[in-house]
Amino acid sequence: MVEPARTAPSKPASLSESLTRRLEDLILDGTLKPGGKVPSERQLSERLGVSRNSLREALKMLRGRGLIETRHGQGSVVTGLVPRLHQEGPLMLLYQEHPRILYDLLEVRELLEGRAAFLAAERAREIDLNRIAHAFRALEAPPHDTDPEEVARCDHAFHQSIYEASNNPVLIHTLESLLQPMRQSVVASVKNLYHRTASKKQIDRHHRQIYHAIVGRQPEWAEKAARAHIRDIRSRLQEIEKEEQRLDRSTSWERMIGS
Amino acid sequence: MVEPARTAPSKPASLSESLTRRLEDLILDGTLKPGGKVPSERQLSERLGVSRNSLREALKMLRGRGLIETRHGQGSVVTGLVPRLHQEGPLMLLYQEHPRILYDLLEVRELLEGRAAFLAAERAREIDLNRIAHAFRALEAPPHDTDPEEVARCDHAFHQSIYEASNNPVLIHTLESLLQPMRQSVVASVKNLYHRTASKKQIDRHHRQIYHAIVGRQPEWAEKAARAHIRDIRSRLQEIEKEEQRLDRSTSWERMIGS
DNA sequence: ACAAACACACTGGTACTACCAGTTTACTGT
DNA sequence: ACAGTAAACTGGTAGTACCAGTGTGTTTGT
Repeated sequence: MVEPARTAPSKPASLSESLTRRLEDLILDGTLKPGGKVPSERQLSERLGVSRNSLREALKMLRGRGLIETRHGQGSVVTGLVPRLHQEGPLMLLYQEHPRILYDLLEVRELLEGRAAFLAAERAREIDLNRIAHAFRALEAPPHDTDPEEVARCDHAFHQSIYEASNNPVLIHTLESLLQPMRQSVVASVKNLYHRTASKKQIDRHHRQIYHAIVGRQPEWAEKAARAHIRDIRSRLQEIEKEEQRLDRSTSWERMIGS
Repeated sequence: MVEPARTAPSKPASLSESLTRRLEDLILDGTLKPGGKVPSERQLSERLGVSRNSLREALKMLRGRGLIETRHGQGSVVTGLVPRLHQEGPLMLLYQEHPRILYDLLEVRELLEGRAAFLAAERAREIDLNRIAHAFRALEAPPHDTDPEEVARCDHAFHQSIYEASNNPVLIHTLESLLQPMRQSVVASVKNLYHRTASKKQIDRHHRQIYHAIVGRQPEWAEKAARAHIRDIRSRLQEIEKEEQRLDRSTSWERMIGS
């Protein structure tokens, strides 16, 4: 049987949960300013009329979402709105602490996007090809004067137009559910890669290869090019990470996302 | 000056935090399966040797990240990395009316299971191999006297043990979210295939090939065999469907699922 | 007078107990 | 056989006591 609606609007919810929401609201409306200190647990719990236990659980929840940071003996501080971007999915939050799963993701992505390119080259309809062509032109058009953010968006749109042309709903839905939650980070990584002219040239080359293979109805080439593309990105990210680990101890992701 | 690292690699951290990581790992490596129930708090806290309090805080953190869902009086369940595809529906409902997307699914499955077999042959640990061997024996053991339902279950368990051995969380969760919602129907289809001795022999042959390739550490063979297996199933189903369409107008799926 | 050492008052972190509140299960009485 | 209830789960809150870092005073040694 179908279970009752999973997302009731305005749950009565548990106390710790409603506490979480109250604190979130306080952060959002500026009562608790980013960078500012959160009142101590004992203080808050008394003022809100709840046990320190429940209050702590609410704080843990906020901490899990990256809204506050806590240091033993000092207190908690509001981290600000930037982490709010990561709110989009479990994958996103998780891979900040387990960077390895980014490579696992790229491994799967190589498979799926490769196949998507193959299928696109094989069965794309005219309207699909038009969309791809449009996205491709947007990607190639302005070699300068565009902000990296926009370029990254176009990059994503290009890939999207391709796997949507595969006409395989399962494939589309799977890729969508994999990529969409991490869109922000993908944007960040692409932005990072585009900074390096060598990387950019190679990426553009791959994009061209994929595009022409698809419009030229060359499934095998398209798949090969798409897989090479993802593999290339994967190894470049790996390279960058190693590099940064050599320079300082912070991982590349912090600064990519941090800004 | 950049503020101190937000995600220091391997902090000694607090207990509840390390608990969070441990649980995350359990989810990532598939010990805690998406959709599966998390042991009760009292149980877990005792087994891990920590207070229920700390454990609860760890769970709250996971809950804040959307990795688990908790219901009063029932317990917690793992939600998975990938949003459960179509749990309430689109796919499941859709494909009853449009059987074609079953083939789309098998297309994606061929990719993913092929790669999973490859990775399993490459990086399976002993415990993984043991699980695979166990599932394989259960699948081969009794050539008769078992009901088709049970055989189908073993079949699924075998495939599951393989992709769980891939040690790629993204791959595992993707396949899980693809297959689990349709498990009923897959069971039905396999049950159907097993009725035909010719099909059964070929399927068993494929299973053996996959198994030996994995335990023999032959990634390429494993992938080839796994893909051939899915492809074979796909074509056989297609065959059956055509057959039944010739016999009467009702598609095979209605009766398979209908029961 | 200066600086190191200490004591104390914070902060969050863990533990344990007791109890409340939903769910499920199993037993009971009709 | 069935309905109804009691008990045994489940998670949720509360409260206390104590441990462990952190900062800030005061005291103490030179």
